Amino acid sequence: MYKRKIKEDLDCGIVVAMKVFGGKWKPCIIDAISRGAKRPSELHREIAFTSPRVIDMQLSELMDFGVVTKQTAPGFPLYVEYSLTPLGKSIVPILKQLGEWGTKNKDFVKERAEWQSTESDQQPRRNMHQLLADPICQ
Amino acid sequence: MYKRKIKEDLDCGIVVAMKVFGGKWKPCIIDAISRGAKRPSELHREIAFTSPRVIDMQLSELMDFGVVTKQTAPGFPLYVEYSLTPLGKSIVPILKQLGEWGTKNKDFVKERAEWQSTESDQQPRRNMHQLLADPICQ
DNA sequence: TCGGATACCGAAAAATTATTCGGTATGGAT
DNA sequence: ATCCATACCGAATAATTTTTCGGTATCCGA
Repeated sequence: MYKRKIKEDLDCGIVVAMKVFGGKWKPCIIDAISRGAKRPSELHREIAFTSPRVIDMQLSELMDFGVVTKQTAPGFPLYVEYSLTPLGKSIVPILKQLGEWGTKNKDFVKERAEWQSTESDQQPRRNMHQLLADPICQ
Repeated sequence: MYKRKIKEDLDCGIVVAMKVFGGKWKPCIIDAISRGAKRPSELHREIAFTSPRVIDMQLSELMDFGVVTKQTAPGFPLYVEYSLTPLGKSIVPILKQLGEWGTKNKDFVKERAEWQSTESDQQPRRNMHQLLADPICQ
C-alpha cells in the first residue's frame, strides 16, 4: 500500500471524484461492468489493452471506495461477479458527460497535441470507454 | 517538453477530457479565471497552495489546448490577462458536476481512505476549486 | 544604481501512478 | 501426474506528473 507524502485535499469535490474514478482504467472498468461484463476473466478479455494485474488492482480500489461490490459464489467452478453499487451507478452519467465532451473536441485537441507524440509510431493502447456508442473497451 | 513513451488513446473521449483538464491544479485555474482572477499574479495569490511555477506550467498547457487565451497589453506596467475561450467555458459545468458528486460523497470516501494517510498529520494543500460555493481556491 | 513588481522558463528532483513479472491457491479434466 | 481455468496478490521497475529551485527579462520608483 503506497503511503503518500503529500496529503490530498479531500474537502475538494473534484479531488474526491478524481481519486475515486480518475485512474487510467477505472472508467473503462466501470463502463464494462455497467454493460454486463461482470466476471474478472470477462473484464480481462474485454479490456485487452492493459494487463489483468492492472485491472485487478484498479478493481480492488473501486471496491475499497464502494463503487463496485463483489459476489463470490460458493463451490465450484470458481465464480466471482462484480457489480456497480448505487454509488457506482451514479458515476456513469458523469463519465458519459466527460466522454461526450472529449469526443466532441477530440479532433481539436489532437491537432494541438501532435508535437507531443512518441518517437516511434506505435499504436495507442485503446481505452475506449465508449459510453456513447456501443463497443466496449476493445 | 516531456516525450511520452506510451501513446495515449485520443480517440477515447474520457482520455481527451482528462488530458485537457485533468491535471492537479487545472480545475482550480479554470475556476479562478471563470470567477475573474485573470492576471497571472492574481492567480498566484489566489491559488496559494502550490507554487507560481506550477500554475504557470498548467496555465500554458491550458493555452496549448485552447482552453484559455492570453491578452498582453502593450506598454507598462506589464499587464497580462487570461480568459476562458468558449471551449474553456464549456468545461465549467462539467467541473461543477464533478465537484458536486465529490462533495456529496466526500465523507463516505474519506472514511474509506483513512488507512492511506500520510505518516505525519500535515495539512493538505487545499485545492478547493469550489465551483459550488463562493470561495475560490484558498 | 539598486530593489521591487511584473511575467516567464529550464531542468533536476521528488512524488505518484502504471506496468511487468512472477508468485499463490483451488479443483476439474485429460 | 499434469495441465488448464479460475481468481488473486507482492514487489520491483518504468513511466508520468508535480514540485522545487533557480534563472531570464523589462521598466518603475527611490
